[in-house]
Amino acid sequence: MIVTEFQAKNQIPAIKIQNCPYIDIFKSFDCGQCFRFDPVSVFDHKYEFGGVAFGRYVIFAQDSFDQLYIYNCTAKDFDLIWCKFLSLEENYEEIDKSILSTEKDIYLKNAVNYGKGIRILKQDMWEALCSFIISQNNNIPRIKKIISAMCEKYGEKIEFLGSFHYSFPSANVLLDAGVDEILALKTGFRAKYIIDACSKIVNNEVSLANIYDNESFDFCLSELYKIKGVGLKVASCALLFGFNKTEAFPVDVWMKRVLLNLPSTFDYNRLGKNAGIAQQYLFYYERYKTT
DNA sequence: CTCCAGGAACTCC
DNA sequence: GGAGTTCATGGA
Repeated sequence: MIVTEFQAKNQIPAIKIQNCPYIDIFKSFDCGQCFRFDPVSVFDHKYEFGGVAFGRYVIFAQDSFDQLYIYNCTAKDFDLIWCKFLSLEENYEEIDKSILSTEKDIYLKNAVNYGKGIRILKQDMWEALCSFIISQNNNIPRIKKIISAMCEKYGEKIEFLGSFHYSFPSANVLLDAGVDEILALKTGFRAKYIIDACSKIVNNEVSLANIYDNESFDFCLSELYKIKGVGLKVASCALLFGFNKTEAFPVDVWMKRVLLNLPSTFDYNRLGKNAGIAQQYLFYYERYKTT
């Protein structure tokens, strides 16, 4: 992995990463794990995805599989934030091999091959939790719309090349806004769940940091279950995408269809820490293979 | 009109 | 402890 700094147009700091290991930006941001990045065409690449994470606006871009560009980013930012965010320190080539040697099933093999290059993004824990509370009984375009409106109204404004982007609002800010204002974002019955989550986090009845640091998956689940509107599926998504608990295996309506295509002997627990990564391949394959 | 969406709480038995 | 119902909203 060779990181080179350069200046893009309008003095935007950028880096180019050569010999970049096994990442597909398009799939990683298209697979439904993250609701805050969208395709853009600011620079001259085949694929560009721009969005806000950890209070910063960035654009990830690729022309081919083995190199990666990051705009509005220095080499130091990469080391401190984006390398981890993109899970580039993990060896996904080995993970894929391990998945396929553990569960020898043709459907899973096809899914892994189809999703090759997806990386589980290490998102902010509060953003992941709040986003997946909003996700329940909802579809991805509308989830993105609600989160976008929430950020625009309550997040902090971030300027980039003359346009404005917004950070994900803190639990504190959303709690102060109150349930009626959260409801006004068209969150429906989820408004009271969001407020409950904010309240328990602000009052330290639920400590996200403790969940992040705890190795026991059952402990993490039971902590998140304290929040109204958080069940097994929402908790699993939050833990997988926001707390680096890659043994989580979220099952939604799409994954129920996937499980019908897998042999009855399939047991995700055998995949251990790779279960969540396999799940994302299966979800992506099921959801997008027809479209 | 009905059905569905990265579900969970609630209400019955 | 499982099965069925309800909860908001908008697109197909």
